[in-house]
Amino acid sequence: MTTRQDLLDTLAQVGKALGHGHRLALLERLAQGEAPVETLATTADLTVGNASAHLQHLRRAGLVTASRSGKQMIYRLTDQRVVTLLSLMREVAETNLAEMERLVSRLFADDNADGALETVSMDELVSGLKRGSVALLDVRPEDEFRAGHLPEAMNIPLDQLETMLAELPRDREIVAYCRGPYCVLSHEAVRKLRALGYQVRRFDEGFPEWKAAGLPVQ
Amino acid sequence: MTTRQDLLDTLAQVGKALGHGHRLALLERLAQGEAPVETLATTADLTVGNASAHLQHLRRAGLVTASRSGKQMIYRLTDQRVVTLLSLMREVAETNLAEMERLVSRLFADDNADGALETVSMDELVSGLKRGSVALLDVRPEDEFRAGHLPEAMNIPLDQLETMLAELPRDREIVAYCRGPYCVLSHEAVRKLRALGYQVRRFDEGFPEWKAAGLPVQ
DNA sequence: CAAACATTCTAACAATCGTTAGAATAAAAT
DNA sequence: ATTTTATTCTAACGATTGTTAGAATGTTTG
Repeated sequence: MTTRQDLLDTLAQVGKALGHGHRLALLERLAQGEAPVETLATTADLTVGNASAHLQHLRRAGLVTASRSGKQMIYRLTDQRVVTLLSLMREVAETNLAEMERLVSRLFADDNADGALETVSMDELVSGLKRGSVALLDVRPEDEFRAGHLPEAMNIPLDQLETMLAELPRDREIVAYCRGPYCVLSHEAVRKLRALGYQVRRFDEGFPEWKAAGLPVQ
Repeated sequence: MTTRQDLLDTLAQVGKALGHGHRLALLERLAQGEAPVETLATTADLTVGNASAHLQHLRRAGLVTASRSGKQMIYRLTDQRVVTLLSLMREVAETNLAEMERLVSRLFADDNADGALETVSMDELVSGLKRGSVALLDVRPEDEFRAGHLPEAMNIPLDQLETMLAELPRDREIVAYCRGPYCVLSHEAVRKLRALGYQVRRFDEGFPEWKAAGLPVQ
């Protein structure tokens, strides 16, 4: 007779899995594409052992799966819907938690100075690309770019930006994007490029949201 | 410099709030409509003190709000999106957790015997209502019905079903619904009515999902 | 088959969370 | 004013979770 509560308890495992900052960091990286444990540990700034433990947790909750490739274990999201789940959590948190707003504005504090915070929405980006009026700049690390990116985007990881300026167009607007709304890479890129006189704005979401929306990826 | 992780930690509060069966039970009840603490405690089968503690937790995570009415505190969801969040968690859990399937089929074990498990989807229900070919039966308790229900539904709480059979049509198919996919009330109702020869099926979701889909409610 | 490498497992400990019973608060009814 | 009713707060305790360091496992490479 207690089956209903068992069901809710099992469902709660999914919530529990989403209930720790380190696991959200791991999921954010996995939303860019599959990766081995060590990569995940480094991007989430965890020891390998700890990352592994959190990944087991995510696995038990059905959010990720793993398969062996040589001596590495490659983890990936089980489901595109996990990305949607994260976006939805973000939306709910942003509209209902004051703390959230405070932190977001602090994270992007630098931008407020020079208007770099002006962003491009997904709809706007889609139509800009259709018209051919924008050049897409992916500033994520190369391995994430290789695992999937927006169509016709060029990849210049943030730390190589200065040395690869020649690649960038001067005659079209540039739109920079990265891992998602809380990723600072594209912010940094926009700030630097603006200072150099480029016409550039930031996509207000990231690669995972683009893909989860069913838009084409390469 | 640790602001990004602070942000993820704050976001994780939402996950954490969704990470306990008792809180999911409270949210499921709140998805039917606002309610005072005692009602919430009884439907979730908790002591009032415990329910109150969980509600504080949900409040801090921005999922519910409360306002005083006389000596009662009335709780409600902050956001329709919380219902969507729950549905999405359910979908992800159902497709990726074997345990989930096992529990769902056990919860509805009785149905497998007599084919009562045949359900009506939301689309099917919408078109059935448009054609006027189905009668809607809401088997939730009266207070939940009063707080909102599907258009033109009649309310017969499950425990009064036998005494109110006269209300039910014999010439049209009946569709019974209740709180959601894991609510057993409509299952029970279908089983009883089938035994009495009524033509009746179960809506495979519930009132909250109908409302969250933006369909009209009364 | 031994060594190197990537990951998981184990045990331990601290930190957090859930529950309970009872005290405290706040509004309404007498 | 006092009592009643509804809820929250407090303190305590046990249960669960997160982290670490190091041992164990499994795979590839020499």
